[in-house]
Amino acid sequence: MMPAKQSSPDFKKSQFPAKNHDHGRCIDDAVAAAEALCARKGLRLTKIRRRVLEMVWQGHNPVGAYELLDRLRDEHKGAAPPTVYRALEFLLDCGLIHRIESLNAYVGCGTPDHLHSGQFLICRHCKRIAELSDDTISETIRSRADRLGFAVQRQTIEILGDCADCRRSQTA
Amino acid sequence: MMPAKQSSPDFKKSQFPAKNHDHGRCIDDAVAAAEALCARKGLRLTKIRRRVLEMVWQGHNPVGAYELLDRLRDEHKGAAPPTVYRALEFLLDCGLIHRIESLNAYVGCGTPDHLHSGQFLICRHCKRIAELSDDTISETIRSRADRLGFAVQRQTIEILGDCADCRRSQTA
DNA sequence: CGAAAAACGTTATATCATAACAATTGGATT
DNA sequence: AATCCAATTGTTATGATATAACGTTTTTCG
Repeated sequence: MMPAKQSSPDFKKSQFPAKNHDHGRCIDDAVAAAEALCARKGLRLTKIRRRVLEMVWQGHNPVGAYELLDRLRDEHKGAAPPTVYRALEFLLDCGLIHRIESLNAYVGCGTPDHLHSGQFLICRHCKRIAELSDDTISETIRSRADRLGFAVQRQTIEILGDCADCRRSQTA
Repeated sequence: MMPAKQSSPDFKKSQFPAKNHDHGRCIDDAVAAAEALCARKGLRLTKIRRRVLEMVWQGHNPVGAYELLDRLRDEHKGAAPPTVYRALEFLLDCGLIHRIESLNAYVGCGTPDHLHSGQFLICRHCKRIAELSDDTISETIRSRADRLGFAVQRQTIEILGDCADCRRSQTA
């Protein structure tokens, strides 16, 4: 067996990315998934939108709109706040990215195939984000709300803390 | 028995306030709890801080910092953004209010006796907020995070949807 | 093609929040 | 009471995030 760089699907589903995973592949996969999704739904992944998506995927950290704008300006003269906010809105509506409310920032969605409000673990130290998809959590919330007659429309779940890697480095 | 205006403790714990509850009492209770807490901890609930707390408790809706500022200015000439943000920071640190990240707004805490990150149901229509305190939810999240070696520091849980009252009015 | 819709450009402004430093106040200690 | 220190508040400026409004260009599709 190859020891190989990690790009197994499960890290996207439930864990922080391994330190040395093949990140170029993350970006490529995300763009490919976006293209497929847009093709399927008849949506237009324009040059700007694709570029913003790629920039969001530059890392597994959440990125602010104005940081994206700065990067976009390097290659796209006329970029202004609406340029990036429109792209973000499109990507959010498609489910290709998520907005992290507690950080006013955006992060790529690894599983854009079905619309969902994400559940996020956010490391205070390295700032990386892991997206969970735990039905137990969302169902518990839904049933608890149900009992109060409350119809859930969207769940915002953002958990701040210390990831395993950072905890190890700290004690060391 | 008196039919009496509702101010039983359980509505604060887990439900939206009844339409005709004695809201003056909510404010009074919140201020009394704040005074007790500050006295116990040797913190100073100054005039400004108390006033901001009262203003947050004017309703069960989240309130923005600049709306508080506007109201504060009516009676406090020199009020400026730092005035209100400092008061909010103090109240947040004490656990007397919560910040709703998805709305950039603030809401009173009905159970400030122990520090906690709240769980909120937010009605899209009437904008009222109910605070849950469901240990099942927070423990499920904590154990799921644990399994990934992630140490939870703070949970942000904000559920958007339609409350029972508004659902009834809509169908009618 | 030509009309309508979608996307984008451009300028201005709204909204939320903090930095930095000076002035004042509250409360403990002498 | 006078003094001192720390906490609070005043004041001005600015940073950070986001949207409104309207005109122009591009794309789509009959």
